[in-house]
Amino acid sequence: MQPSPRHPKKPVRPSALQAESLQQTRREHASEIAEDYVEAIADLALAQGEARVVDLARRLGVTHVTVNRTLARLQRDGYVTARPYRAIFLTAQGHALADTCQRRHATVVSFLRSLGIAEKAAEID
Amino acid sequence: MQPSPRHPKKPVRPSALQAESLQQTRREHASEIAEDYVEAIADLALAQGEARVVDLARRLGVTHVTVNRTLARLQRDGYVTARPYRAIFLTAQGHALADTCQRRHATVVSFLRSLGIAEKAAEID
DNA sequence: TACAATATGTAGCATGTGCTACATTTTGCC
DNA sequence: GGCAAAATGTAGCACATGCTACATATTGTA
Repeated sequence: MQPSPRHPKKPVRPSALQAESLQQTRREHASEIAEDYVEAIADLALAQGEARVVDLARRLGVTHVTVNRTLARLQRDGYVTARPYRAIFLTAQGHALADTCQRRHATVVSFLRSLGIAEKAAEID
Repeated sequence: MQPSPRHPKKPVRPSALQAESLQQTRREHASEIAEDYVEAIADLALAQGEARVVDLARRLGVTHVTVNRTLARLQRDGYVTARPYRAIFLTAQGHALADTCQRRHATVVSFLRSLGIAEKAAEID
């Protein structure tokens, strides 16, 4: 026997529930960055009529290369339309995702603000 | 000129603040999985004296292969000690991280519960 | 002891995200 | 028109996370 004896008869089953929620968390994280992009594109389109790669890079804090590749994925998945050297636009699907994000965002922000948390912190959260 | 004229004179600078918080969010995500592992190891050690690969895999909802490789990283980064075919233990650094996580966990959970949110939902959050 | 079940390890692949360096296109201005 | 700067694109690397398939070690029990 090694330093700590094992207890094979005690099934470690209660972890199953936790595993599920962790898996879900991971799934959500996977689409989180995509949501950031879509939301940023929507904001930029509203603010200046169109979204460009540099704007997104600045706003998201990554290089234009990363923006480029992620945009390729978003385009592949049907969230945006993009042509080389041209602005980026959301598809209907992209707009839908952006709306969902903004609504959730607004909900969280107003919830936190209602608790008296400083607006700046709320925005960040 | 293309469909939407550009506004090069309007600097899109206000995005800088947002970029920072997004970058921070990404940094936190990077260590989040490591924290999940450390926390799970601490829990398992408490519950059954030691943490094994299968336990972690079940609990985290991944295969034992993924556990294995992540453990290698945690070991590389000084959070755990592990020998082939033996149990996994936290280093002092690992314990410190686990404590931090659990404290934060507890804080969030009690905060949410104080707002009347169902305990189950709180636990998941 | 020997064997079967379980646990652990390794090889190799896919995807997502980030980067630097360099090439190409577009744009603003003379 | 032409040129320099800015924007965009591409190539190639690193790393983290996940997987399946297969190899090896350990353990409980006959």
